[in-house]
Amino acid sequence: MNAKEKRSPVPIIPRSLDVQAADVLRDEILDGALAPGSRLLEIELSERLNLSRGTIRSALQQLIYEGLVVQFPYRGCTVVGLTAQDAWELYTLRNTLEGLASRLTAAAMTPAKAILLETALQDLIQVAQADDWQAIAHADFSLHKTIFQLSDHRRLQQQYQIVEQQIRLYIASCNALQADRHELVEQHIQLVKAICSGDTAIAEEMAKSHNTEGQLLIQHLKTSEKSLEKSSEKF
Amino acid sequence: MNAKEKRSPVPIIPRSLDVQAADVLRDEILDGALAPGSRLLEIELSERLNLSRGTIRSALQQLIYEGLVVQFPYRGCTVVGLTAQDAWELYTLRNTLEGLASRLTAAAMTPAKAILLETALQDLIQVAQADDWQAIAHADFSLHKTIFQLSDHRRLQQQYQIVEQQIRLYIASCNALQADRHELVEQHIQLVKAICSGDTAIAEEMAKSHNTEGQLLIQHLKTSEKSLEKSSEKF
DNA sequence: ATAATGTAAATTGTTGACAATCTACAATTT
DNA sequence: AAATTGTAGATTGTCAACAATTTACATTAT
Repeated sequence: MNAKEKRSPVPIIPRSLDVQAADVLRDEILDGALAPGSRLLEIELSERLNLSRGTIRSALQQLIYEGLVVQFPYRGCTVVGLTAQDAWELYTLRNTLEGLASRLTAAAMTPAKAILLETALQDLIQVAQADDWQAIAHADFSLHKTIFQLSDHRRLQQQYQIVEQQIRLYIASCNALQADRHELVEQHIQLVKAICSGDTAIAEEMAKSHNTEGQLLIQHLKTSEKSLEKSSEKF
Repeated sequence: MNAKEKRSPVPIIPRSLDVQAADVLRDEILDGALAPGSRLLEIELSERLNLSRGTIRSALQQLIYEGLVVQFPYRGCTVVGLTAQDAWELYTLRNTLEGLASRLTAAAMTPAKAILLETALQDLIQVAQADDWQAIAHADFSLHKTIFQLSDHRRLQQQYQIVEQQIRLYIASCNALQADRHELVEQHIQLVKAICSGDTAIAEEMAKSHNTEGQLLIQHLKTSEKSLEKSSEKF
């Protein structure tokens, strides 16, 4: 070992078991392997992952804070079932956060950042030529994530991460993927252009009014017809 | 017992011990009883609160997610020490979130909501006549919280709650309370007026550009002079 | 003396066992 | 028969002991 390198260049994963368990469960929830409403038995999970119940418990707590799991005292945990109201909350929140991220990124623009954005945009354009919605969604999320990363705002990134996960879960559970690919691509082109040009006001406005209108209209219809159901008594 | 009442009117506190422990520690952190940088020994806390280490551990995890405590693997937890960069993140995030909350509240205005806002505003005006900054800050936070509650957006409220706590911690640790009481009151009057009149665009803009300029200038000065220090190597 | 090495104490990470609570179903009462 | 009560099983909440890792300090080598 050379003493000159104070820390190993690759910081090695100090991920404790509970974090790893949370990662596994998170993936399973977002993959749909654990469907919304599924009961999450601590004993069952601990046997399946070969971990103690305490460790599983800690993992579940993380997912509760991420909004992917809901807990009822002495009754256990289930995968969250997102309603149309939840979808409305998620999209309004995301657009607002993305408005800030777009403004900040536009305000501190550099050529290097512009390249990253352009690359992500080209990926989306490329993928959007085919009809693979899974791939389109991936490229879409990837571009959005890039914008947030470039904003250099730790809390904003964290917050978006949580919102994005829930949106992905909602999309997966409702098959609610918007229709017009051309419109989608066009909006993203305009957004990236505004950000790269450093125009903070337009960039923010573009992000805030981003897409989602199509989705939102659908959601609102569902909301009005489902407004009578009680969700808290369900369990 | 009468069978007609399906649930007890007062839902009784189902607060488990770890949640209660988190509440106690949160209060102590925000009170300043546990100063930023303080080491949080699990054994010490478990003896002081008469709880097991596992329960304390769960409480600490909550506070980590709230951003009040930071954890280093196998090295323990400390109360977070917020930097000027953190303050910048908190204020930009808060203003953005409050912009959304103001817009939503303005968009769904009712006389009953207007009364709540006016009441909170009058409290602030009343308190601002004296020089008690503790009381002013309390009324200030109270008014902001009212706006978020009226927005009827669960995730937005949750998010604000976390941001507010960290701002309170920052203010307490830096004694960074702005100066001009008159300006403060005037801004809040205008904001409430815009919200109550249902003017969504102005309400949002008022909230986004809210105050904090004075604070931000101070913070930026600190940022530039402290930009050389490394904070992650500290521990 | 300085730097490297090795051990002991302290602290965190993990586990398995015990207590409290809920759910389902049978027994009892009106 | 319907509603209430009581008991058994399952599940979650809490605790105390064990294992892994870090830190501090003494020892040794250069």
